[in-house]
Amino acid sequence: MSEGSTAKRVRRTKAEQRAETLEQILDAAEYLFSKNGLHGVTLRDVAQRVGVHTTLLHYYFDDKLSLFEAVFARRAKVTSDRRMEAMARYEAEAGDEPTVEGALHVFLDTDFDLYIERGEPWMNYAAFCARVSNTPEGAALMDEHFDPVVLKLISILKRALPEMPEEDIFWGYHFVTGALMNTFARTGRIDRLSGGLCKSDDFPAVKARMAKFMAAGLLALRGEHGSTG
Amino acid sequence: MSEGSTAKRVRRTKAEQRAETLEQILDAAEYLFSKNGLHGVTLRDVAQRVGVHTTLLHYYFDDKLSLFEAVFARRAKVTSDRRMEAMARYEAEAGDEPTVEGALHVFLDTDFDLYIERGEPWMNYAAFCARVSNTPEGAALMDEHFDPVVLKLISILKRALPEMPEEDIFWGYHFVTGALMNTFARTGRIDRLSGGLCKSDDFPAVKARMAKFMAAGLLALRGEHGSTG
DNA sequence: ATTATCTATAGATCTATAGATAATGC
DNA sequence: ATTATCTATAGATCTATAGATAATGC
Repeated sequence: MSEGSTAKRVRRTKAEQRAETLEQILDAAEYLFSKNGLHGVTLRDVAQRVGVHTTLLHYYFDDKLSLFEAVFARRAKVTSDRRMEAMARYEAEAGDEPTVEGALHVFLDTDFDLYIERGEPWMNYAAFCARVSNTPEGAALMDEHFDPVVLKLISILKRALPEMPEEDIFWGYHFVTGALMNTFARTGRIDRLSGGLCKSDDFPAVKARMAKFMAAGLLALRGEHGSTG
Repeated sequence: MSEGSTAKRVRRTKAEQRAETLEQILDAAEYLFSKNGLHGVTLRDVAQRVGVHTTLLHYYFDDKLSLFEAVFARRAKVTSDRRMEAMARYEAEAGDEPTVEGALHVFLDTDFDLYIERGEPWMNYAAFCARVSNTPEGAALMDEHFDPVVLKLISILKRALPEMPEEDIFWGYHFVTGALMNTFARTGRIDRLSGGLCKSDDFPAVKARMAKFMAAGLLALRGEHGSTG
């Protein structure tokens, strides 16, 4: 009884202990922030979820916002780098003739695979990003971490659509990212609307449809569409 | 000086006063909630913006969540009814042959026109909805107020796409609403990404592109797309 | 000797309620 | 006489800091 929780306490080095605690804190914060946003989560909530005292969060992070930013930053580089590399490979393969659908498949599917393969923690990160993207405190973070990968996609799309006005390509991306964030958010609304036919958690189903859908949408913007904008 | 603010105080009836104060409170709350979400706004913030004492909010509303729900409900019926009627008219006109693009034009453009015509307060409501749609406390509100109008759209789309599996239509709607909410949110991200070429506030530009884009996307889902989902 | 974690607590807010005051209503 | 608004305040949190204790490091 008095040794109930010693199973794991096989004596860790300080570096290990630090890394482990940090990861637990970030996981808990990621989960809670993804559900309730920056202001909907207290440091106490996070600490309780980890099973640690609130003040420990101040030992590892300056303040609440720093924790929030650290959650964002932890996985941002992984997803960004993966997509950057995948798009570079695609560009090499496609040579002078990249296609809209090809570019979107690489951009979207590479990311979906990440979440599908690695499961809940990464799905939570996706949900976290969806919330952040909607938020004043998140705007700068999105710009900072994801501008390069987005602009890379845009540059391939431009080559695939040389005659299309740039605005149209940007608006197309605006639709793509909106749909993507709505997927990441996993609100459950599509489950209820469809009577269970579709499930918010079913990223494979979205992956199977999204690139084709968005490519067709972008291509449809060719030709006139009023003079507005 | 001592009568500085009497210009408007032309003696109002209590009902008028009540209505006016209520509207000011809802406007202020709508604006603030749209920016910072339920938890990112205090009753004090709202009261200060109106220029009234915090406790007055408790006189008009049970608690903070009631105020939040009242903000949602105030304009929900207007946008829902407008779209319902527009879709009914479209169905009457189109008879046996509604089109995907026609249905989406009615659903989307009718709403965009509302925000474009009536300006900032309604644009704030749209931003408020975008935030709510992403939020646990908002899920039930979205269902309650917007299920009928969405299911109406879905039913027209089904008639326009009789051979398409229902899931595909629901996933198509999922993309549409994601893009729509991203527009409503007006985060400014597309402005920065595009170097000012596109503007988050430019609903006419989105209106000019969105229905065509989404219709093409939906139509592209016809035919095989793997067996996933 | 250093680092990780906890105890104690200050100071600021926040929501909400009770009850007083100042308007309009008849 | 009723309704709208404000004053005063309770009680609960919340963030953050200072300083104590309990581990690991050499």
